Amino acid sequence: MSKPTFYITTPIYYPSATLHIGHCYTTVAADTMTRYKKMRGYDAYFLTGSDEHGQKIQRSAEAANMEPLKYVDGIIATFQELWGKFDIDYDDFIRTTQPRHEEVVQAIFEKLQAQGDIYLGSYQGHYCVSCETFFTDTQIKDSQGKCPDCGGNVDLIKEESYFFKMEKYAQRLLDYIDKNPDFIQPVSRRNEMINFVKQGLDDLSISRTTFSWGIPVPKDPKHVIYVWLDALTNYISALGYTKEDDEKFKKYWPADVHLVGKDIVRFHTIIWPIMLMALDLPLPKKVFAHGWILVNEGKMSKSKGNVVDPMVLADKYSTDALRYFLLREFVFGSDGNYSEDILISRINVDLANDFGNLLSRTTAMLEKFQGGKVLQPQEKTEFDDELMELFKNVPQEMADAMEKLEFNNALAAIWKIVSKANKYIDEAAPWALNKNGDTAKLATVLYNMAEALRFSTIMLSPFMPKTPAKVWAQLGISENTEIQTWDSLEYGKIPENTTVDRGEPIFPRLEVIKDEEADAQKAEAAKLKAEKKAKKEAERAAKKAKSEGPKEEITIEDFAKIDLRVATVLEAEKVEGADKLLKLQIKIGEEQRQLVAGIAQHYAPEDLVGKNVVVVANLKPAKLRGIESQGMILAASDSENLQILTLDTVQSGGRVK
RNA sequence: CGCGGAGUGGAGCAGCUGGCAGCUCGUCGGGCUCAUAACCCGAAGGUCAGAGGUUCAAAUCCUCUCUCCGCAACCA
Repeated sequence: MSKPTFYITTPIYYPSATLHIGHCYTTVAADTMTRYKKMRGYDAYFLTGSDEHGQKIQRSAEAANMEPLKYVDGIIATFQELWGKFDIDYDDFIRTTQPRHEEVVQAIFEKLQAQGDIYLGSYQGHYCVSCETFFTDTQIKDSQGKCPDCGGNVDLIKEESYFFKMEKYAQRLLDYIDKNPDFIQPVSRRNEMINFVKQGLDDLSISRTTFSWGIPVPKDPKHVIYVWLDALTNYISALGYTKEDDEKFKKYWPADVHLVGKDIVRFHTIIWPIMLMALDLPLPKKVFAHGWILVNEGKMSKSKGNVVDPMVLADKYSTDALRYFLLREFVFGSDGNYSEDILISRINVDLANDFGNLLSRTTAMLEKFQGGKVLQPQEKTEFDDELMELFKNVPQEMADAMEKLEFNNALAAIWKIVSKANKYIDEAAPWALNKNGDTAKLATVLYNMAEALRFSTIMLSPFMPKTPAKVWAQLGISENTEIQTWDSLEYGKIPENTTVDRGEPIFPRLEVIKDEEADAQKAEAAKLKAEKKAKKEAERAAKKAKSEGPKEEITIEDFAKIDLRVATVLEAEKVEGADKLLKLQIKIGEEQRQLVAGIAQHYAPEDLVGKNVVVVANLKPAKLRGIESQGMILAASDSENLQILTLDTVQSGGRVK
């Protein structure tokens, strides 16, 4: 009686910018999967939504002189308008500003705090407002003090913060990943995540005092709960977790699939599962990381000005065609290249030439040769068997691909029938049968063509919500809903007395972008590629010059800034899990310090103890592999050897200049 | 040697439990006339990144090298 359930989610999107084609990709995939599951008899539930808190929204709202919520309301309306255009039929749209969500987040915070998984500490880091992300010193250094993601400015922030104890659950998570090979897909992401967890997890900062647009920490409202605990929780708050009415939660959790972009896999496969473990809840069955849609081989970004706006595309092309394109062109787990001529060519070749034209040919011949009537099959032709074989096998093939979220393969399977039908027409040549008066065979051939359309249209319906109705109308079976279902995928269902109604082409051919325009686009792409390569080479050359070549001239004052001292090595030991690092305890005069040196491949720890070495004493401390290093030991190296500078007579604390 | 992915006709990709190198697009030639200048057939085009090895047989397995990409990061 009760149907099997299927719960699928997209990430909740951040309303600081308009959505681009990548968001559309994820959401169309989730919608298609949901429609497919519903067609297969599942009680499928599809959640999407918006992540509305955070400093960036607060600032944007201030800039617009609006209440944050009012500001966000306007943007969310555009989200929902977009999903409407693309026929995204979500079952729920959660907004993190809704009380139903905020209450759950606070309840979870209190629970985790009560069981000792949350403590108060302080946090320091470089923070990029637009990416809502903290970066380490190393990351910032590599990108010359700018945000490594967006290139914008970062702020150095130190603040009191609540922390969530992640490491406590790390081993349990590793065990879970190990026992559930399908949990993280594709596999390459899985391996990345295993490595990441094995390197040890820092406690997670989960609150902020630097802005106020967020869910207040219970009993300490100067803190707001930071993105992780807030946003990720949407997947269960939408179902009513912790509420009196938690029927949906009981029914649908754990989720069958969280669809995520590859950029947020870590949050969904490490932080989120650990949160769930702490809450003693089952983990999602699968987190699937799809690839990015690249434009000119690069990530879409505002600064590059190459963002593809789905709203614009939706006004220009049919959304069914766009949905088809997104799921047919790209391999779901890998990155893919987008350009408008790839889109047009895909639509023309598959939808206009193959599928749409098949419908035109079929209805045209039925009208010309049989007065519009679909007659029951009579005499078989020698070409029928191969087509029958496909009717029998393709639905299963498509179903298998869908289970693996291989949308492109599912569509390729459907196209086996479409292509075969076009070929079948050529082989069986109905116009010749008509000319020769072979009406028995003609009836069969035309019937089979109609069946090919019926089969492919049923299987396509999750991908293209608007198209089936058009096909049914032209085939004259709009009223026969019982032969439009997955269960009707058996040969011979089209009833007698069906009358087709030839209409306009359902997918008209599109004008190919003009040659000059296409050439310009290609030239642009080639230029970008060349620039990227040149830049990379320049970077490499600069790096090399920096390490080998002579350096810029400096003044004696510059040099005087460096406090070089003699230090005695008291203790030395290898850093666990690192090939090159030694952890040293040294004494500069009377002051004892710890430092980390990348010399393990050249010196055994015991060789160093007791030696007098030279260190940079006023170097800003840094963490290497999580270990604090308060200074740097001097060493000389060439391509093969590395030798530290040692002294015999000058004692610890002595100045070097 | 950090972990992982990838290198296959002009482009984009599949094949990788070893058995004649395949698909889509493009190019060239032909067919058909039902159809949306569409559809069908055929051809050209590849030393499967390079070197070595295992094998009767290697794109596929093993070793090494080069290049690109993702993640990570230990030059303090």
